[in-house]
Amino acid sequence: MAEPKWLDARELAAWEGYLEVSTMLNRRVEQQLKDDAGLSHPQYEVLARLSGAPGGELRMTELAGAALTSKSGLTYQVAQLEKSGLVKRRTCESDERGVIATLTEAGWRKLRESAPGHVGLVRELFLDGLTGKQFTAFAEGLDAIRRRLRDKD
Amino acid sequence: MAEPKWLDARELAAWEGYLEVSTMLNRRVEQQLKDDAGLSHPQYEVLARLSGAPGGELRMTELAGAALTSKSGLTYQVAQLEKSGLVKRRTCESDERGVIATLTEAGWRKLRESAPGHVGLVRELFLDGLTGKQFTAFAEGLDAIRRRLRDKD
DNA sequence: ACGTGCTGTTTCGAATTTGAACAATAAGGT
DNA sequence: ACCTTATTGTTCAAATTCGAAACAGCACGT
Repeated sequence: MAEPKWLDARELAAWEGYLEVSTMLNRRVEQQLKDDAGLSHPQYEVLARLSGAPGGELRMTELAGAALTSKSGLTYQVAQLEKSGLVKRRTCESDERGVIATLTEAGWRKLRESAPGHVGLVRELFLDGLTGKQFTAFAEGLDAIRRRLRDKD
Repeated sequence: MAEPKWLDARELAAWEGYLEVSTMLNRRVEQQLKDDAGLSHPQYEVLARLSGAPGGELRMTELAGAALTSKSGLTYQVAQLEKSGLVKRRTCESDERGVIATLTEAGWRKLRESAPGHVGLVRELFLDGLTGKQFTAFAEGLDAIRRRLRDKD
């Protein structure tokens, strides 16, 4: 089967649609977080992930895993969070190389304060835009693409 | 109807899935273009959009429309493209404020050379990951979200 | 103990991104 | 004509991004 060199109209529309949605969604989320909580999206993600981990702490590598930024970008953002007092860093006892980031009390508070607004926006722009059936199908598509991205790594 | 403050597991998985897919896809595309064509993704998009316009030219505003970057970002990228000789700029005759970007011969060539590789990757990571049915559903979801983004502007 | 290589994290510089402020032109009302 | 407002595009400084190199600690075979 031939792999055509170009995208047909349907394919092109889907790809451009994806690009537009992705760009706009990111812009909006970024802006809402900045305005309402003074956080960048990567920063919020770090806080959220930490909050889901036992003790509110994780190693850098685990944070980097599904992160919105590169390794060095993560270092930068965590440094910013530390400056703001939302996160503390200490070296890992069992592995001197490792660094563990922990949510501070202020970090927990900030997350509690900012989560509702963020979640509200995600609902408004993403989840509520889809009917139940659409949501299921869309989530399935995302999953298929995610698997493929991991395969072709 | 209550708007819950938090996302349930399904919703969270979908949103995080979207974030991961979006991040990874962008990374890969960016890298492929850089490696194979020496272009950033926004730069490629500019070339592609110009190539689809009559005469291979468009005004900045039209380029900015669905662009992957802000207004000032577009200025920057077009300036880069001009430095590389892939695009020319001239002021618009009918509106002295306006600037029209035109694909140069080298621009057309660069696009012809780099499109197959780019399209191949988009296929590999995005389109081919979905069955026909999934593709249709996914595209429909994208459209729904896009409409919503425009509504709530 | 030693060397060699691997892993985890930060540092560095260069490129890019952003919004806000600006300059220039256009458009519309009075 | 005149004044006010809107639109276009660029410039600026500051923040953020990335990858590559540096660095330090671990793990292993010898």
